[in-house]
Formats: sequence, C-alpha cells, structure tokens
Amino acid sequence: MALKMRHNRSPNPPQPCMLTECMSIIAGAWAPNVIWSLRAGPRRFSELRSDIPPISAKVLSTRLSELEKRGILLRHVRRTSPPSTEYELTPLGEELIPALDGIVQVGHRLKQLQSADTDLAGTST
Amino acid sequence: MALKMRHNRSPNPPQPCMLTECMSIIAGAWAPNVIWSLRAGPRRFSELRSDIPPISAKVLSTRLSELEKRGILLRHVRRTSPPSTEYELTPLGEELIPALDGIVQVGHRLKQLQSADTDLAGTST
DNA sequence: CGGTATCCAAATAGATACTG
DNA sequence: CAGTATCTATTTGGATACCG
Repeated sequence: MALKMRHNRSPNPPQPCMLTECMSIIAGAWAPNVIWSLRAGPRRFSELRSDIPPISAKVLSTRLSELEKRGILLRHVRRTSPPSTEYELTPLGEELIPALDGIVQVGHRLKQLQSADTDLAGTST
Repeated sequence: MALKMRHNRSPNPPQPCMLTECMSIIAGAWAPNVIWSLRAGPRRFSELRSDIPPISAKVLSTRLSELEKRGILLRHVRRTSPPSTEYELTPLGEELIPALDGIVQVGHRLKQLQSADTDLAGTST
C-alpha cells in the first residue's frame, strides 16, 4: 500500500502547470505596471505611456490586448476627435492589486535587508 | 496646499520602477514554481526537478542561484555520498506564498468566467 | 490620439554533453 | 546526485515608420 507517506518530501505539488498558467497573466516586464497604473481608475493610452516611462507603444498595445482578452481590463473607445480610448480594470483585475502589493512589500523588505548587510559589512572591521 | 486635486487622472504612479524591480524577484517562467514547490518545506535539487516537470537543470540551477542571492531561499549542502543539497525558503521567501496564491485565485476565477462564456454562447440560439 | 507593421536586439529557455 | 558549459531556439522588448 501507498500508506508509507513521508511526513515531508510529499510528492504533492498542486499542478505546477496551473501556477504557470496563472502567472502568465502578469507575465512580461510590463503587465504588472499596467495593472498598477490602472488601480486608481481609468487611464488613456498616452497616459499609460507616461505612467510607465520607457514602454514602447508596441509593447503597451500588446500587453493591453492580452489583458483585455483575459478579462483583466476593459477597453472603451470614444469616437471623438481626436480619438480617445480608456482602459479600466475589471473587478477581477482589481483583485490582482493586493497580490502585486504583497510582492512589492517583500521586495521592499528585501532591499532593507540588503542595506543592513552592507551596513554591517562596513562597520565590522 | 495642492488642493486642486483631480478626482481621477491623478498623475501619481508610485514608482513604476520599484514595482518592476520587485516583480523581477519572481521573473522568468519558473521562479514562481520553485517558490511554490518549496512552500511545504525543504526540497532537494532533483526533487524540484520532478515537482516542476519540464524544467531543465540549467534553468533550475540559474533560478535557484538568483533566488538565493536575493534572499528568497537558502541552500544547504550536505557533503555526503552521494552529495545532497537542500533548498529552503527564508521567512521573506515564505511571505511570497500568499501573493502567489492571490494570483492563482484570480487565475482560477478567470477560467471559470471563460467557461461560463463558452457555456452561454452554446445555449443562446 | 491611438494604434499596427516591420525589423532588430536582448533576455530566457531547452538540449546535450560533461564534471566533481 | 548536483550541478556547469556550450550552443541554439523561442520569446520578449525596443526603434522607427506609417495609418485611421
């Protein structure tokens, strides 16, 4: 019988493919920034470009299409002159904000740790 | 004071570079899977390879080095014969788990939504 | 303004072979 | 077992030009 389960070493990773697939939502260097820029409300294409300085129109356009297709954001075109387009997070998209925030928190502490290390290295001789 | 605050259109994106930098912790296709596989306790190199099926030794090795350097995990070498190495999340690394989990939750609902769409499309004629 | 098309550069990943 | 080295393939991003 397969009852000789080890207390650790559990060969029980819950679908790594699922994780990979979910992570692909925010894949690419810029998707998280797009979501982040939209967290406070709708933004237009050129506003997003200013929010996220070195992003090219092509990449921004590509990311926006993908995120729209996945249901993370909505695109709203106004046929004014000049034309105007607004992008806005869906409720589901908004749920990604806390997750991104969590990662930023960890990143922040990581930097503090590294500063502390440097600090100690400098004072220990 | 700067009271003429616009209710939206706020030109106030909190350091997109910071977000980008933090996100780079989990950059690459496999880093999240590595962290995920370690969430239940220490794992050895070959165990991680089995956990995350199609990962090559080179990529796993690269990711592990990066994550170790950043302080997300610890490497513990046992000079036994044959040699054995264990990888383990640091406390900071463990803090990434809830964030990853949040993303997975959203991904999961996204899939449900898409199934619902398909379902409706099939029944509406 | 809000994109798309094309071409090119850089980063990431995979396959294979080899080492301690 | 636990990697590293090398080479190549794929993906991603950037620059520029151009269109509605």
